[in-house]
Amino acid sequence: MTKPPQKRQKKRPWTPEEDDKLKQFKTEDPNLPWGEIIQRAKLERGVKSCSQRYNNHLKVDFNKEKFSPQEDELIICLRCLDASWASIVKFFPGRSYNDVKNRGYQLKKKHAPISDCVPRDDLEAMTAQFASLITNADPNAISWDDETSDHSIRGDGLEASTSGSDDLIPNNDPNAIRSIPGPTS
DNA sequence: AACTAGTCCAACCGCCTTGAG
DNA sequence: TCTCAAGGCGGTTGGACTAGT
Repeated sequence: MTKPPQKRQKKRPWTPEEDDKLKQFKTEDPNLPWGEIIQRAKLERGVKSCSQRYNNHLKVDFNKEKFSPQEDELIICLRCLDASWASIVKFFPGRSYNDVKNRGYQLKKKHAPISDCVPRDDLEAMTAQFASLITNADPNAISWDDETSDHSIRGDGLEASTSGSDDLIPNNDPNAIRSIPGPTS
C-alpha cells in the first residue's frame, strides 16, 4: 500500500507577531516542548515549522552577509569530503543551517565536483587552509573518521595523532591550496 | 514598459535517530 | 524489547526579486 503523494502546502511566511510569540515562549522556557509552545502561543503552525523557524532565524542574530570566496571554497571542500551539513555549519558560527545549506546547493550547481580529480589528502589540507582563513573557524577543530565517513568538529583543539589515526593535521604548506576547478560545460 | 530567465532564500517534506514510557 | 513522539538532518520547492532583452 503506497501512500498517495501529499500535496505540498502553500508557503506561508512568518509574521513579526508570530516570530515575537515564538521567541518569547522559547526564551522563557527553553525546555518547553514545541507542541506546548504552539499551544500557549496559539500559533497555527506545526512543530517542525516552529523549530526550523526558531533555529534558522530567531535563535541568535545570524550573519546575513554574502558568503566570502574563502567560505565558498571551504564549503566546497567539505562537501567533497562528504562532510554532513550539520558538521559544515559548525565552521560558520554566525550563520544558520539553512543559509549554509542553500549556499552549498548553489555552489554545487556552479562547480564541478573536485573529489574525483583532487586526492583526499589534498582536499583535507585545502579544507584546513580555508578554515584558517575564516574568522572563528579553527582548522584544528576538524577530525576525519574513515570508518564512519563522519567528519566532525572537535571542541578540544588539536591533538595530532601519531598512531595511524586519520585525523586531519593542519598543513602549513601554502601550496596546499589550489584553485577549485570551475564548472565543466 | 513588459516579458523572461536566473538567482536567492524561506518554508516545506520525508526519512532517520533518539529518548521516554 | 517495543512503541511512539519529538526533533535533527538532507533535500526540494515556491515565491519574491533582479538582470537582461
